[in-house]
Amino acid sequence: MRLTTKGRFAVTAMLDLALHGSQGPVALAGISERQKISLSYLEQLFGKLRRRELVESVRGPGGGYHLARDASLVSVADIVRAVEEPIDSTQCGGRENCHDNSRCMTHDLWVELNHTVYDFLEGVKLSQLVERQRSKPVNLVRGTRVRPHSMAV
Amino acid sequence: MRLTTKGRFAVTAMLDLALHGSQGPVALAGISERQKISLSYLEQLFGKLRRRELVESVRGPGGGYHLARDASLVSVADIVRAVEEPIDSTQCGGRENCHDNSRCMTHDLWVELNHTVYDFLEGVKLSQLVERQRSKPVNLVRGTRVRPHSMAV
DNA sequence: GTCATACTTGACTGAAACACTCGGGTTTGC
DNA sequence: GCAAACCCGAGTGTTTCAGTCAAGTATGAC
Repeated sequence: MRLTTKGRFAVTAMLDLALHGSQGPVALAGISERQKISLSYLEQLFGKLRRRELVESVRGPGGGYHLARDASLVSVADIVRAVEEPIDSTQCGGRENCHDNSRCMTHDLWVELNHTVYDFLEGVKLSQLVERQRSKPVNLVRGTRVRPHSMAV
Repeated sequence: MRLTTKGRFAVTAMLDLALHGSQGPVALAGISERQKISLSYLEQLFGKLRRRELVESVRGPGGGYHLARDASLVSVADIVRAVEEPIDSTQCGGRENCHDNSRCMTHDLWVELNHTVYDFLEGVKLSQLVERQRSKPVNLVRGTRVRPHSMAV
């Protein structure tokens, strides 16, 4: 399973949605501002999330998105899978490497790794992230390791 | 930890090395032929493996590579780390998303995922792969699920 | 009914990474 | 001194990423 900023943004956005969804639909503009994610990019992501039925949309003024089901029923794996391209992580079969015995050997290894990652992400529910987030005392500064170049832009 | 074909090729090549290393150094040309990996590409990979001291080289005719230590002391994580670029998988700090509380929240999640993957790969030793490989009855055909398009090329 | 809000869609793009290749080296056994 | 092998760095086509842009459509408020 591939993991890029797309997946990370999606999880962050979904978490924002879960945190602010108590009073009706949440507009993307708000998420964009709070999480500093480009609005256009969010639109792209939420298009996929909607098609995967993780969120539902309300159009028109006052509209926005809300979770399609309870946060306890949405795993991080669900979110990542919704927005990332489904990649055959083994790639056995797509190339002319992987032969005879050797083929199956490393193949099995990558399949197992895939399961490991998948199980981990499947086990983390959106509701848990919400809990963790809410229980945090405002903003204990642990982001001290931010590098110079990242501050510049 | 990123995982591309580079990492997969490296593991396959190291396994080939472990399997054929009993009678002196193994030439890349042999690995290239057996595993169908381009020789030039192998040279690139083995340059990194050598710099990370996972293999040692013997130059001149009859030369090649051999493992720098026992296969039981080399994990898949070692190999992957040697050839893949070390990526900050959280990417918190490299972007202007991830703020205040939200920042730490997803940040922790990705750090945990990283550990999960790392622990798994660290737990698999090259010697185990060799064992698995040797215990296989020649080539029990389990590659039946190869898709049409992959046969073409 | 018009207007602003907000979702919806698809095409487009610059930059980076990937997966190699190429052309030259150097070392060393024979 | 030849050829087998390692060594190394630059170059390159393709794909993906990350994000933008421009055009929609639906709908609540007035």
